[in-house]
Amino acid sequence: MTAQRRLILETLENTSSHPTAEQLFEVVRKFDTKIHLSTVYRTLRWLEQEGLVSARRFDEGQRQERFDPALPSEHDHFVCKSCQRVIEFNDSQKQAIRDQFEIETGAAVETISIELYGLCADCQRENPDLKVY
Amino acid sequence: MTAQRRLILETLENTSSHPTAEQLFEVVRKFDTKIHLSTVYRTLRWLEQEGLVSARRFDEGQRQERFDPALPSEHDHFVCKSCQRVIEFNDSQKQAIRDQFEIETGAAVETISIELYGLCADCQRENPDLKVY
DNA sequence: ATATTATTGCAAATGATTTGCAATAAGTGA
DNA sequence: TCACTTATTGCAAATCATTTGCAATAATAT
Repeated sequence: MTAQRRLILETLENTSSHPTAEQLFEVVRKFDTKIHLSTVYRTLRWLEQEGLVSARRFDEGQRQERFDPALPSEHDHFVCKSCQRVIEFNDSQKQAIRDQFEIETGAAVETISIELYGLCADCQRENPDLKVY
Repeated sequence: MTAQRRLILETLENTSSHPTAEQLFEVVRKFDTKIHLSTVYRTLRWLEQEGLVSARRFDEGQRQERFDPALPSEHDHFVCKSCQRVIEFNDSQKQAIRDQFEIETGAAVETISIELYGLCADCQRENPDLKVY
């Protein structure tokens, strides 16, 4: 465990925004000016393998992956189309959705992901006539 | 509307697998040996803008986008982790999920996407001890 | 402390997708 | 139908996100 890895993990843990590798890099380089983007990527992949970080791509027109300290259990995401903020939540009907699909199709479902897209309360307030679609 | 565009759209409509641009290209080039991958991409983006095609990226470790003729209404996807097949379905609780989230957070939800990952019935049958996770 | 191993910084490679541009094909009006 | 204007194509090169090879450096074990 090196200084760089510690810095990256700690920074990610103190960030609630599901940053991209590049956004995370911009933050950590303030504390370690020599650090390289590839170290950020490498560390994120390593943390991902260790199960400490999860990576996902949302349907928001950005193509970069976004990283987040892995929560112990599966959870769902809301992505604000204006500020790109991510709100995590936990929908209670996931088990029912899975069961129903398995019964109807015979598939074995292993993971289930629910993503909502829209405008968060703050963005609606700041800009009342903003419409994203 | 050119021959290439017609060919690409028709091929996509006759494909149920949510192909990547490259997979689609491999099919259409059998009918038009001169066609170029960039034409496929350009046509897909144009069809997307026209609302005839939708593009999405699933969390399956592939980074290519997958394209599909846009259905009239929002629907959900199951992705088989073994054969990559996509099964579309329509979950009836989406409205409830949306309502509950909006009430809890004040956000305005515009779209909702449910993705399931696992093994389809065929892949389970063909390879009974396959485990993806 | 020294040897062994792992990790870094950097540059260059890769893979997916996009773009500029000259050549070609479509659509348009006389 | 023919010349003309505009849109689309094929190709090559550019771009963007991410990964990789490698020599230099730092961590760990002996």
